[in-house]
Amino acid sequence: MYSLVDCNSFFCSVEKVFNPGLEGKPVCVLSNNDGCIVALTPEAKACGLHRGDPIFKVEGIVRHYGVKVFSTNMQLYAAMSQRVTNILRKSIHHVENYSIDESFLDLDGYERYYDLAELMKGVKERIRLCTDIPVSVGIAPSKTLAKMGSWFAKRYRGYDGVCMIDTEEKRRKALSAFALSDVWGIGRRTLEKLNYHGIATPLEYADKSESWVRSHFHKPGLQTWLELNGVPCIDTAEVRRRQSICTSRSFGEMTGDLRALKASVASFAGSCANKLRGQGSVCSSVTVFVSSNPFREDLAQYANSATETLLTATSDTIEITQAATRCLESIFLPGIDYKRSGVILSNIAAESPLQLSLFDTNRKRRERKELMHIVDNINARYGVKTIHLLAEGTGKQSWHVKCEHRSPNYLTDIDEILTVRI
DNA sequence: TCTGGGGTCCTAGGACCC
DNA sequence: TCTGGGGTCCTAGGACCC
Repeated sequence: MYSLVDCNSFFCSVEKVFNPGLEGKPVCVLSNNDGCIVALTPEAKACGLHRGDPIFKVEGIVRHYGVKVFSTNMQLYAAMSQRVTNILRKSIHHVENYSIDESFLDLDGYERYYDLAELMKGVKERIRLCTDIPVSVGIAPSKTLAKMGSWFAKRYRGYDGVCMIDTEEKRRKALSAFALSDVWGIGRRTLEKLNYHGIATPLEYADKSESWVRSHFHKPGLQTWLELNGVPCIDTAEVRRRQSICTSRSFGEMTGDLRALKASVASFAGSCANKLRGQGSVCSSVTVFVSSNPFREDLAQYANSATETLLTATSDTIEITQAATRCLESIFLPGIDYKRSGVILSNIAAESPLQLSLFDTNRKRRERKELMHIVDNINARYGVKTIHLLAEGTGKQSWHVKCEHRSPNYLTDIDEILTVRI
């Protein structure tokens, strides 16, 4: 059996941990640049807000109901996610972090010694006690069904936060009551196709014959069909190296200034290189993309990208930033109001063994690596970007994202730690 | 005035090989 | 004038996820 542990309205729940007065109030968290709503509590949903709403379009609702609005604070959410994961790892041997707020557990073997539902209720309580984050838990023979279980656990109080689908009768009942569009692996296009074939519930899909599914769908559709029938076939992924690493942002203000764009690209390249070194990899392709604001129909539109292949794969911030800058220069067009830029690293491989190019020496590589190591150590000790390239610019810049409602970094910055007055 | 960011997997089809 | 059969590798784009 598998279990899915899903944190309820995770970003909002984290904000509530440090603001207990928000309990029972409508709360939402915005995307980068304070653009759209990305997370909201049931109370906020009840006010008529939806995930994805641009905040400026729903300002009336926000004001009328006194909805508490937060800018996104990924540092804080990641630190809290780590705490939840630590508790899971202490409780269950095999834990797979699927996303910042969801983890799959492999419960194989535990059924011999535990009542699985009781076991997971204990885990849920421990998370609540240690982090104050509420979670919903699903237990089922496949991951797709486990996710479905956590959905039921979240919606119906009777489950006490844990829903186990462990009999044929429960499976059929769950499949008939669940929305097809909410099934893991069924997106907009697949939903249209299923509806076209007269399939309206997950149960109707699961009851189709394997040959019918094979003739109408490819591998992903077949996998979902098997999973719905309780046959696990989405394997538990080991922690893998990322195959691509991307950092991109919309700007707080549009800009047509090449220097400002260069600073943004240098900053994103630095952040990508950091992530790359963090997983012990090197990359040999650097892509830069820029675009104007597609929502502004009154302005000239432009979007382009360029890729440079490096002679020697690297994770060196200087080399990656230089390549990114050359890419930007090759696609920059004057007279455009740019709204967004980004850097993507790809062709990622392990850092050793490293294939040198004809013009490289081991010594040069070693020195560069040591330099990066020192920079990383200083930044780990004194804070992110204590040392960075001057190319990133200094001080507040026009392209920086907007975040007017960010809560403090309670868990990762000593200057912002929670103050309690007694 | 204001509209997010970061990933993975799969497949078809082109280019190329003998 | 007639012009096969069997492969691999790469890439763009679609679909999906959070």
